[in-house]
Amino acid sequence: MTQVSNKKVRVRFAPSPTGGLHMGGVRTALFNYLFAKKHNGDFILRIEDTDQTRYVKGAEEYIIEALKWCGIEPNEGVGFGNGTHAPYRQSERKSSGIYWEYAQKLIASGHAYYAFDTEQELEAMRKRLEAAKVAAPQYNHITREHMRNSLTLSHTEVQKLLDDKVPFVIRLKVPRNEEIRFNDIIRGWIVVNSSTIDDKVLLKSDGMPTYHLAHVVDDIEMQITHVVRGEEWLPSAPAHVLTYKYLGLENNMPNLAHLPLILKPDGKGKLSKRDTSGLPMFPMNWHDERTGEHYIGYKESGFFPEAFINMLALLGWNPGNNQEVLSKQELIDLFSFEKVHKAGAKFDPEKTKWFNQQYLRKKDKHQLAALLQEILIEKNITADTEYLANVCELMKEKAYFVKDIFEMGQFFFFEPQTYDEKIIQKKWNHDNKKIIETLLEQLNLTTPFNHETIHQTLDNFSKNTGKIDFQLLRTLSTGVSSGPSLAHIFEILGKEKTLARIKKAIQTLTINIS
RNA sequence: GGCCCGUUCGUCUAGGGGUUAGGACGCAUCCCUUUCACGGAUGAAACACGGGUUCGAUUCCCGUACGGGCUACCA
Repeated sequence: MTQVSNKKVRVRFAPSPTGGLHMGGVRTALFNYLFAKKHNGDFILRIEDTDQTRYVKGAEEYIIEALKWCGIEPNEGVGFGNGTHAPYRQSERKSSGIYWEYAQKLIASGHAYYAFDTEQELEAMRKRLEAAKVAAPQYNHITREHMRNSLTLSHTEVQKLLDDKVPFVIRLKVPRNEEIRFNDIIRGWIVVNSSTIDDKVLLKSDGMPTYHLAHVVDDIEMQITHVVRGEEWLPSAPAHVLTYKYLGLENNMPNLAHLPLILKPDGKGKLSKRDTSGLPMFPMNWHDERTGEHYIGYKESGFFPEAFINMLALLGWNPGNNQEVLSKQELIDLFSFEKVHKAGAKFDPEKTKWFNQQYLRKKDKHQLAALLQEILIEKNITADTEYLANVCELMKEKAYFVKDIFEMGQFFFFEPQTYDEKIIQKKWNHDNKKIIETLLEQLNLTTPFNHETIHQTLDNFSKNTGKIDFQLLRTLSTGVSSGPSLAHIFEILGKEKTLARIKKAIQTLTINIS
């Protein structure tokens, strides 16, 4: 059962600004958001920028903009709201000395220690252990006995090293052979023997905390009630539990929920930037200034944020009924961790497109016309709003994206310059030409010129005068051999344009008759 | 390798000691549409394997296999 006590629910999404926020991160943020909203809680954005070497310019802004586009806005944190727990960037929180304080508390109680080992010494230790066929070389309850740290050095030696400003880290002193257990909301009880956990670095030699210390401190300070994060954190969770315990904060420890990962559609492993089978990895275009790489986003690919979010929500979660198209409010109302799957979910590009199609169909013709107008403006094409609305109405059933309406309905915006060659070659002959020319006269007499009367004319003509080759007629008037109902196309085009196009086609093509 | 997590149609999933194992995407066939990428109908398609427990296991337990994650002074 999900633990929701009398305390106000406060959750956080805590990405590190090491790159653009990808869809896996968005889903983590989404689940946090849904849970918070469901329980009238707070959703906080905290930036975990403790690794200065991996900081990527623009990443933080990107995260904020991406969350906004997705409609999963935090009500507190970097770029959002005016929460009372500022600052929300760990690099800024460091100056208050808070991480140092907590680390000192752990040292004072004997649960952490200074380690002065250099990179070379650590490397040598690992080599030694590997040579001795130790399966997993770790800085742990055994190896720390042979390293340079405040457990092996005398008080005076340690003090001297400290005074001499010799670089050091602070490590968690993980005990030998103790059972660590915690109840994950999604996975249930997890039991790990402490001997398998290494002495995690809590404070780095540059004075910055590692994730392990920083998130524990901040989650306590920010009164976080539920930590909802990816499964990749499960292995280090026991160390975090230990940290809370040694800090005497066992009873304030947030509930833990580890989400299943999003996997590659084919092949194996975590979803990566290059294996989304043609669909984007990022919510919006992302340009990595450091690597120069440019990634296209869902937004720019023509996805609706609602569809993107809907798809993401159903990757590893289900609403408990067979409903698949769910509004944000429905997602909120139905959300619960009990319905989150334990196994990883493979990303399905086809279904992702299907979701967009569902949302496209829900939009009325005027909403679609406005979106189509944006595309046309980019291409310097002007069109009447009502005309566009009619085009959208007719084309929407066939489209996955608004841009499909434009691409599949080119003939609504341009006069055909070429005609589907296969059709012409096969069907353009004197007999058909004569039929079409006669039909033209009938169409000219059709008044009013709407799809019903046009259909009537075509039908009567076919029955009484001559068999119309509709594919040919379509090709002559639109240039292409497929599309929506001809009568509807003619109605939207209008009598004048329709007739002019067919006449022009006849002129252009006559010489080609063999 | 070690530790942890997992395993229902190709994919996302429902279900759960006795079911014709349900839905969705995709796929196939048919109908409709005088075209079609819409719609409708139908179909093919799954409980990883081996042991228990049980009158009965896909469901519970244990193994095995397979998959995934982690194994940094990264998060």
